[in-house]
Amino acid sequence: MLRVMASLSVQPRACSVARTLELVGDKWALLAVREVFHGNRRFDEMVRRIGAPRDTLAARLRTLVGAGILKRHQYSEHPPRFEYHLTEAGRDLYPVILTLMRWGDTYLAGADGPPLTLRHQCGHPLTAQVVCEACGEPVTAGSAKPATAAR
Amino acid sequence: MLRVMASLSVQPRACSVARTLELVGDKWALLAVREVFHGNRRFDEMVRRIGAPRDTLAARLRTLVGAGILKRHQYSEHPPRFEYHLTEAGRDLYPVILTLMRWGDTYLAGADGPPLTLRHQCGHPLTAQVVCEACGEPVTAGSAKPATAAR
DNA sequence: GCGAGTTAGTCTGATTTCTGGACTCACTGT
DNA sequence: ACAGTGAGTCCAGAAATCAGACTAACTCGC
Repeated sequence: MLRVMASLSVQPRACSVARTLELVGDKWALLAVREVFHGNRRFDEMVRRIGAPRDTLAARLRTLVGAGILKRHQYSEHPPRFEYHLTEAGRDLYPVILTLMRWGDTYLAGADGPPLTLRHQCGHPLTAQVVCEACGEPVTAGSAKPATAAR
Repeated sequence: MLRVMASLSVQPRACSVARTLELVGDKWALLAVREVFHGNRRFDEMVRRIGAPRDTLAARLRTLVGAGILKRHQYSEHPPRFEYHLTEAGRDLYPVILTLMRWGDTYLAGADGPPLTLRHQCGHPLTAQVVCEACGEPVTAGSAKPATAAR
């Protein structure tokens, strides 16, 4: 009788990457966060700088606020007006933005170099590097492995 | 007559983050890359581990191959069969995956902790940290500013 | 006090994309 | 001979995206 199913097995991986992408795995979502890092906190300004459809951006901002990445703050009573600010969780997305930026700088920059350079407070132009917090060494594709494997 | 337009101005920012997201700013694309990092290079296995619709995954893999992030390699002649391997550009997405993973580990892990721990070759569990390549200091939201500002 | 501008959205209807499931085709293994 | 694997494609309905027009509540300059 029950010869149905049997294959399939292996449900999708529980994975922090997947969970995170569920929230910000979308061009407009991450660009909205980028804009707030750039100090543009208002809807219209974001629409202009990002180039997203107003509709879509409004939806994304709702998601981001719901996820606790941004908070919506009223700065004017009477014509009610709002700004979006980063929460701590939002600020912690900075590394994600920086690694994406570095990849684009490396592989997608045109002849005249990256469109934007950041300067770190140490005085040097910022090149974002991912290191192991414990030993300080850069992490490359082959230098990390699943711990304890399956279970 | 031409009272149309006038506002609008400010075209969307040229930005490495935006360009990169144009390629991988999609849940399934990045999860496909994650799977290849996990060593799963074949279509069916990816479908199972990612949980993506076969159609969508097929489309994403085409994009990724076209973008030079993956390459498609035939491992069987007769029933023609293919595997996806990372190019150098693909391997350089590892930092992006790691920062997304760290964010999810921090903000989305359930009671029993992150679903997957990596061990760095130094022996410690890996916690990915983004530092300034020049000075080695961690980069936080406020510690970097646009260089030379506008123009 | 009037028209123009600003701000934060919402509404609209026409695409476009996504989705799960069935299907194909060429094998292999039992 | 029959089930299974692997890499997709095909389908039709559901959902999301898009550009642009619209709204509503002001403020500003003249």
